[in-house]
Formats: sequence, structure tokens, C-alpha cells
Amino acid sequence: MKRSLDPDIRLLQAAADPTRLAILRELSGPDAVCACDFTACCDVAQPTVSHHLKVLREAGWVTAERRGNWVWYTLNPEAAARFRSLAGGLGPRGETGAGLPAGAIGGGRRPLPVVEARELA
Amino acid sequence: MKRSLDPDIRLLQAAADPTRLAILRELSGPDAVCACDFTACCDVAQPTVSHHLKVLREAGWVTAERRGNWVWYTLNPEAAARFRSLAGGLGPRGETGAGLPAGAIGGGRRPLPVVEARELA
DNA sequence: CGTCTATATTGACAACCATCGATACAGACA
DNA sequence: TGTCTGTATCGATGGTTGTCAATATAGACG
Repeated sequence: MKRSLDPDIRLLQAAADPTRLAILRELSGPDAVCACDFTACCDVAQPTVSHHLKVLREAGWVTAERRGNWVWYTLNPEAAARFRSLAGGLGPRGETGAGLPAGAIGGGRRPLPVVEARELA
Repeated sequence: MKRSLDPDIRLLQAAADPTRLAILRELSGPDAVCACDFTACCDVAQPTVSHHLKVLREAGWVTAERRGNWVWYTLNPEAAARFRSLAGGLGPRGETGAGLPAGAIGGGRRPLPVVEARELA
């Protein structure tokens, strides 16, 4: 792949896994969650949970804090907000105009697709 | 992987790719987009674009319609709505309570972590 | 019919990733 | 100090995925 430096892609790729989405949803609850609780909810071994938590951490989704032997994870509200904003930007944003391939408008770079291409709504 | 039957995961995985996110953003514009326009915006070969469009189609993100030789793609508004709803469900949802590992509350299944684990807000 | 254009499919390859066992690290406790 | 517990890292492995060249399919036009 392209090694994805785009933070939007990082956020999406981190959330696009069943185990990690379950973790994120668990963390959408009221308060912080102990890392030890994720092995139960996700049916995976402890190293796997640790790996997924690392991915979420590096994507900015969650932050970790030690308390004694346990590590408590909290969902980063700013990441959630960024994600909602990203999702909000994907819907349709109003209709404007005539239906022709975009390249055929300004430059006429392609060999003129001047056929019937109306009423595509 | 787990072959992901969860439609939420399907939606996320489909969007979590630079090329496909670019396609989705292109389709967030006013009207339908010709498949031939995606090869330009994404800097990938034609079979790759076709492959990504298939992934988006099977995830329910887009719908295709032939008009002569061209195929016009439109973003499925329902998919976008589902995605926004999914994103909205990820934020923090209010704070409730005392900080102890979730398993230590009801069943006491684990060996009693009864230490200092308060004020974690 | 044949040819041209646009799109989809096939096949192969390389890179990536989720998973887990084994092991290392960190803190609590005696 | 040593042991116990919870978490992170390492190493290996099997499956998935993004990519493109080659080919096939579909419609338009002579």
C-alpha cells in the first residue's frame, strides 16, 4: 500500500477491524476501560488485544494510563470528533448540473463523448 | 480474518483505503461521476479503479448505471447516512461511575483487583 | 459483420496484517 | 531480594489485499 500518512486514512483503517471496532464501542461507554477487560469481549488472545490497542493508540483513537498493574484506556474525544467530521463530509452535498464526464467539460481532453447522457438523476 | 459479515465493518473497510476514499469524496460532489474520471484523480491503472469500484459496490457505498459505453457511479445516500450514524455512535456518551475493571463488578470472575483505582477521570 | 472505446474480469505477485506462542518488562507485595 | 500479575514486544505464520498486464465483455458505429 501507500503507507498512508493521511490521518483520515489512519483513523479509518484503525477502526475498520472487527476487534478494534468492538474496543472502540466498549470505550464509547461512560468511563475508562481496563485493558484486561478487552480480552473477554473480543475473544482473542492477550497479545492480540495489546496489538490492536497499539494500533488504536498510534492512530490517535485512544490514550492509555497506568494505574498499578492495570492500564486504563480512554477514547480520545478529539479523534471521535474528527471521525464524525470525516463521515459528515461524505454525504451528497447538493445537485448542480448537466451530466457529462468531468474531463469533457473544461479541457475536452478525451474524444468527445457527445451522446445522450442527460437525465441521469 | 473473520470474513466480516458485519455491514458496519464492510462499510468501514471499504472506506479505509486512500484510493477508495478519494473516489467516495469525488462522489460526494453534486452529481454522478463517470468511471473514466477516476483513473485521473487517483493515479492508478484502470483495472485497479475497477477493482476498487467493485469493492465499494459490494459494500453498498455506490451504485452503477450504464449509459452507452460509460458507467456512471453515484454515492448511495443511505450508505452515507449509515456511516454517519456509525460515526456518531463512537463518541463518549456521558460519564457514570466508579472506576474498577468491569469484570470485577458483577461476577467477580477475576482475582479481585481491589486496590486503589478511584478518581480516574 | 468488424472495429473502436470503456469497463470488468482473470491471474499472478508482493506487501501487508491479524493472530498467537514465547518471552520480556513493569509494578505490587512479601 | 524474589514471586506474582498484568501488559507489551518479538518472531513466525497463514490469510488478505492492492496492484497491474493480459484478456474478456459490452455497447456504439460503420
